[in-house]
Amino acid sequence: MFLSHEITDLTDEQEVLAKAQKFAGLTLDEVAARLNWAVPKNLYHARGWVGNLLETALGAKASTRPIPDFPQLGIEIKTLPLKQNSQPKESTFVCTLPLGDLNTLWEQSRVYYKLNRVLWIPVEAENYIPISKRRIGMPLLWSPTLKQQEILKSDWEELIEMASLGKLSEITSHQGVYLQIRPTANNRASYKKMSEDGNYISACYKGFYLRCIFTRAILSSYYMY
DNA sequence: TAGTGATCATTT
DNA sequence: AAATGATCACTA
Repeated sequence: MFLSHEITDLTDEQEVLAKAQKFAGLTLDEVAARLNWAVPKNLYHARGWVGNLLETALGAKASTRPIPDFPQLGIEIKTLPLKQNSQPKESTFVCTLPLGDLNTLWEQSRVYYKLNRVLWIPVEAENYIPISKRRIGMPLLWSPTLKQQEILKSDWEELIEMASLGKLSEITSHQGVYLQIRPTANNRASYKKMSEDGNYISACYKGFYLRCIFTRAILSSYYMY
């Protein structure tokens, strides 16, 4: 398969992948034990716990900055919750919609930057499986194919155009083939935003998400090999 | 039951 | 306040 990214630091990248591969087959409590982490009974008050656990276990720096988990390598780590049939259970959060200037090129966008290189780590996520006993799957180091990039780009351009025209409130999650814009955390808070007519309007925080059909395709394309 | 809209915790 | 890590829960 042709990957559109440039290979710059394959050695270190392969080291991260190799490290992640060693977690495949382990349960979450086995990884948590190595870090001396307690396993929560449920994820209601611990959303993001699985992602933080695996990032930490892989040696990524915990950060809330809008940059990849491994800044030097440009690798983003994403856990992928799986249903019993091994298909993605949830859409995947990518990044927030910038609050300021939206007049950027696709190649300069947060979405492009985030998805350029992703280490996907599938994890069992059916509710009947206790958190501690959920198993980690084989990781996949991925970059979008040219075809995938084309669709992501057109989704992004359509959504960004609406947002930049002051039509943020008209954007719905139904738009976008692979990429959608949805409300995100901090939704009780609002901020002031300049609308098309030059007046300030109140708006809620939004974020870009990848639809399950897309992450499902990523998984299946790798299982072919 | 898939998908949308709502929500939780933490860090800087 | 706004970014990270996402999952919850209702409804069509």
